[in-house]
Amino acid sequence: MVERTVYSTSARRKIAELLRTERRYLTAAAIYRILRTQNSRLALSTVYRTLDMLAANGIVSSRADATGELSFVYCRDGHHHHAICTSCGHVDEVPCGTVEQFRTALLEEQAFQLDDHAIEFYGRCARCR
Amino acid sequence: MVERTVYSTSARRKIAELLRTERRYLTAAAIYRILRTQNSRLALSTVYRTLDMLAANGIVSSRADATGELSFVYCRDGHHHHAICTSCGHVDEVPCGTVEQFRTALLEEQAFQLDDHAIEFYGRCARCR
DNA sequence: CTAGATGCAAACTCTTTGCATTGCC
DNA sequence: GGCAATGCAAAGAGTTTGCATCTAG
Repeated sequence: MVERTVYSTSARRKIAELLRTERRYLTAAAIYRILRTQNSRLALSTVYRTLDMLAANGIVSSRADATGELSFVYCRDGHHHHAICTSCGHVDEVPCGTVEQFRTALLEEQAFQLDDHAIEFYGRCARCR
Repeated sequence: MVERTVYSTSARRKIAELLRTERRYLTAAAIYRILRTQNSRLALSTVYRTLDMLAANGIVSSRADATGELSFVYCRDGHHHHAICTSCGHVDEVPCGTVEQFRTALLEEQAFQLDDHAIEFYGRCARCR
């Protein structure tokens, strides 16, 4: 089971718990700053190593912001997208149904009012098909 | 006019021309590596400063990859999304019509076969509305 | 000639790594 | 006790900045 290895130490449990509670994107530095108040000997490298491990186990997902700094958010397994609140940063998971249903589903199922979106498509262009 | 100030020097023209020709995401280091063969005194800082300036003028758009490294792509003005070829890296601009039409439009209008996509929604969550 | 752009080198920020020590089962 | 995780410090990678010099208009 994932639980055995992943949450084996106190530092790992604290970091995972923080992300599970916050439900918004946090940088390694932010996590370090918050948890350091409880454990003044926590090392930033432990935060990074734990985040890498959590990401490898599909427990958090990471993204780079416009400046390239990485952030991490708690995240269930499986393919889905993120609805990020521009006001509080809260991240809702959006199940990936058909593209057509996105906007409606967001509003009706999650009461999330879509203002803007960033989309990247991956596939084969005309020349490469 | 933008042209006067933006393309005033040889370095700026070379960098803009490269991006306009390539139509795929290039890092500052990649641009530097390519253009250095023509001008061995080009500085990496000039590449960065030019890219910042082109981005500020809406001539290129930038994104950070999974590791946080920044890349830049030539990009017309106006709201649109990117279709990135997983084979050659070519970037098609996708006009932002209704969400519902994306997949069909991609295939029919640009012969781009959609395999995967990354979407981020921005707006107000239920608590913040 | 003058303002702005460039080259170069140093500084910064974020992230990763090496290694001795500590903590968990 | 033994293996894995941690703390600390140092090294890397990518990006930015300061400043003297050069360039375009």
